[in-house]
Amino acid sequence: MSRMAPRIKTMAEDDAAASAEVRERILRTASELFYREGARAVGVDLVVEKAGVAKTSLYRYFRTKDDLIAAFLEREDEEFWRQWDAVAQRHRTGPQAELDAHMAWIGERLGRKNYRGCPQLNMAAEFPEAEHPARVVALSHKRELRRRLKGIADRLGVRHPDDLAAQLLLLVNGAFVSSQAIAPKEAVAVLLAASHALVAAARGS
Amino acid sequence: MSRMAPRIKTMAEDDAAASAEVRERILRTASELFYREGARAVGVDLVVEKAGVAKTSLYRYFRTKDDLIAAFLEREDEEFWRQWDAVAQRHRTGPQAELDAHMAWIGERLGRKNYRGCPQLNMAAEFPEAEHPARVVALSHKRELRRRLKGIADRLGVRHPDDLAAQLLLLVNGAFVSSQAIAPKEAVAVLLAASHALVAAARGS
DNA sequence: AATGCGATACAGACCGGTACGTTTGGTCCC
DNA sequence: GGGACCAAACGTACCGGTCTGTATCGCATT
Repeated sequence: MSRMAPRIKTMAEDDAAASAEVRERILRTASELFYREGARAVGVDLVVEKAGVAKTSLYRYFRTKDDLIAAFLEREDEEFWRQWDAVAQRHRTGPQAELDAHMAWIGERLGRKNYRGCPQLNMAAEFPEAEHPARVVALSHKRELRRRLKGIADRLGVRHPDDLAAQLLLLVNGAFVSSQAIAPKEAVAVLLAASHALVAAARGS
Repeated sequence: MSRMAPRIKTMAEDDAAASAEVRERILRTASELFYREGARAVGVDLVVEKAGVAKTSLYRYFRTKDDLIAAFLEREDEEFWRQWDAVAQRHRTGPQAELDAHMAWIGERLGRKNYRGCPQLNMAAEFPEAEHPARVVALSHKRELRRRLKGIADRLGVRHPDDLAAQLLLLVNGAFVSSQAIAPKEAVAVLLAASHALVAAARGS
């Protein structure tokens, strides 16, 4: 791997890199399995086997399986906002254009092959206990989503931005869990039409 | 139970009643546990114990645990439409009034103590495999929901009733999964405002 | 140059507990 | 006798997690 250029003083670097590589392999493998089959359906033995890693390694980097699940959601959270920010960056002509872009991007995801819903909502459904690490991450993720929607609503200058944000939150979460009941091609149009309707009403009232 | 009036010829009746009673106790106990803690988190041994029933009885009435889960969802489905119909019955002044009543009723549920989301969506999240009995029931439940929303949209006389139905479906499903991110008191108002906005836009376009 | 240390990784046995489902044996009532 | 029921043991599989033991590293001491 990074063994090709054995410079002097690479010890810490190499160790860190190799170490991170193993942790990374575990997290990636687990993430894919947890998302595809559900966290409860996937045992640590399977993760270890598919990752080509020793069980001891898994438990070196993650205290428990629950922690591994939480780490999965945390990464999903980061990735989600990374994409969100990228979309926002590409549509700076105003809050309405940005909102449309977010809706289109989210709607487009639903149609993807192997799409299985929002990981945060799925894990929250799998782990009802309020204190579960995964549920904590999921809840904070959704709070952040609402916060960002409120930001857009603010910039739209509607009368009750928080109400609009709540409505948009329902819409987006609804899209996440309804991918099976909505034709893939429909999704974007439905989301755009609905969000336009909500914004228009928030403006009008 | 029904032992109080031992008429002649009650044998078959009584047996059927007692039999149904045991089955009923199993299903009720399982339903409550599955809903509260998740189906995967609850073992058949626990169901049996809490129901005060022999394991053999459980497996007499339900071929497998998956079948029991499906039966739970089927009953939830029936109960949901029973309430839906009752609400519809009470608001016959027109499609708009009926839709409002449905939204208010659904929104009101979210705030209830121990509310843990829509059972159909929860089980669908727990069992990703498309052929799983629970998932089959859940999908057909959501199709029926969309069909009924379409019926209301038809009667509202909007231009594209199917589009409006899809939008309302997202809204309702979104409400189901967002109960944690929405204050209990907010829910009804948000649902009503959003559905009004969607209907208004569907009328206008 | 040789030795030993500590960290990292591997494989795999092992632990107690629990999963779903079956089987056996006994009680009660028609 | 037969059917429904209960209680409990059983079987096989897997669960999350720990532990043992071996191997490979670069680095520091000798």
